[in-house]
Amino acid sequence: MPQLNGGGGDELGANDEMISFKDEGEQEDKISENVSAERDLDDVKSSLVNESENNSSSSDSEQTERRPQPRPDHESYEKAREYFAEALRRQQDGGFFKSPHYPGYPFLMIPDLSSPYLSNGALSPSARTYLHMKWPLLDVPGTATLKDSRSPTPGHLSNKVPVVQHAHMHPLTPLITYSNEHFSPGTPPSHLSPEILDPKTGIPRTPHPSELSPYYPLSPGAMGQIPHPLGWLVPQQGQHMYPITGGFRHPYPALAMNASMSSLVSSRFSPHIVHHPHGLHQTGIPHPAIVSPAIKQEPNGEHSPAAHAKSPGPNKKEDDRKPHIKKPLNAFMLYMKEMRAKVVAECTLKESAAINQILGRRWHSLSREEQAKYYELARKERQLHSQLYPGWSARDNYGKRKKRKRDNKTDSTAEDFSARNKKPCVQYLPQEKMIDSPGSSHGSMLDSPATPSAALASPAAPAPTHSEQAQPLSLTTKPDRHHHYPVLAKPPSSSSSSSSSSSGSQLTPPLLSRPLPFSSLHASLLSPPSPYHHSHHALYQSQPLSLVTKSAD
DNA sequence: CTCCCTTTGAAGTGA
DNA sequence: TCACTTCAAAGGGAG
Repeated sequence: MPQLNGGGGDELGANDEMISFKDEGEQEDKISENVSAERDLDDVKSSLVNESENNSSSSDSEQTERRPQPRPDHESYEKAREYFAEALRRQQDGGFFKSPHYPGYPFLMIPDLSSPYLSNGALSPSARTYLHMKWPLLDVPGTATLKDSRSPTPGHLSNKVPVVQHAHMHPLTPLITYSNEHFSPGTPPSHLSPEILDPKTGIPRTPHPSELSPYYPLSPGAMGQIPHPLGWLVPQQGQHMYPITGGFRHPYPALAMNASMSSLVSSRFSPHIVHHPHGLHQTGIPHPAIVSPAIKQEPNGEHSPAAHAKSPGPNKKEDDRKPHIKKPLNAFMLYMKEMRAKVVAECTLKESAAINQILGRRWHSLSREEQAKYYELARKERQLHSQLYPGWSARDNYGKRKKRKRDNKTDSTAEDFSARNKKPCVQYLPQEKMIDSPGSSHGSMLDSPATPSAALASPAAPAPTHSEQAQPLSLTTKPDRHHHYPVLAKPPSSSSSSSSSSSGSQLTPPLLSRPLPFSSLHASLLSPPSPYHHSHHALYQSQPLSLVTKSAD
């Protein structure tokens, strides 16, 4: 088990500075509309990376970053914000599993950050400030009462809030191994950035509480009563509250939380909200992955009658009783979840099919370690899922969606889709294709790391093959599964295969800004913003590819 | 109102 | 073992 009390007191203290400072700069945040969200995220990432690289030497820059002087100028604020992001990341990425799918689930603990509570049990100023910042409507008590084991800790109020390590571990906790080794401190997932893009404006902003909600929407059974993404964490009888971290923000402000925030605050301790036939794990903890077919909930909140009618007729009654446990998201789904809003914000396209194409290409353009993070997340998602639902099988969900005719899919869908898509962003898609690799084979070459930690242990860019440099993209061709690595149960101890194939970076040109001019499509849309991105731009620029037109070859 | 589209990956099915 | 299918998210579009 990871230690629960890693020395993080200084960080919390720094957080205090940061939080109060950020609080002050929150106003500025609203007027800094010129700051591209993409660049913003990149800046945060870069700063984190730089700090990571200088981790051992504890450079001056690190010192200054660790002790930002709150000055009322924008530059300082930006600096402080970066530090804040880092501090947040360190909390959330501290070696424990922070499931984006199950944020706040009892497994999640903060290892390396001191408790948001003071020694007297009261909420620390930083935690309170942060809670206020994130949840303006929330009345955050500063008393020790919250630390009562049967009362929700402040952590459950937000999945990004510093969380207390709880003495009472969930019984399932030991079942999952958490290790820092999987994640390099210097490679913070971009989704851990404290900011979020407004999908409409593209302006970075502080995520609304609803956007901090789990990937899995709240149990629909609880949805009507619990207007809180973490409502399922409400302690059960005889159970202790579990700390929350979660690191993923919800990319979409879809969940209707605004109006119900206050009711949440007032009702979060109410016993009634814990009695839900659906969404309750066997431990008694309602889980967002459990979605009742009766109220199959959409992230945007629309559900009920329509979704109900969606249920297949024959077993309708039975399905009503049996909650629908969704599949855990795979790595790419996690990536999409995180990046979709970003892409949507940068592009006028709204159609998910087109967005997904972009995301798919960006996914392939991600470096190995970038992808490895998502593979690792996905692996833990599955692990957690299996722990939560031991008897569940993907087979259970078979047939709950109408079967598709995939026969025609490979033949015409792409062209049909391109024919339909005449929206502005599509114009750039062909260009994008020129800089990207053929997705179908690339994925396999990237070797969805069976052992993502291996890839992380030895960060390296996937070696592009000749084929992917030369072959036109087939949007519908599945990757060569022979090259896929099965997800292993046990993570590798050290770098192995990934490092051997990591020489791909030698084949790739240095990361350059996009040479091709695009007027309206953000460059980041075409390439991942990651500093680790080993783009093959130069290799692809000559490829006359079209994203929306399936290659006839 | 329902399904399709589109992406990747995991997992199930059937030969 | 292999190929194929289904589902996970998302939301506009089509029927």
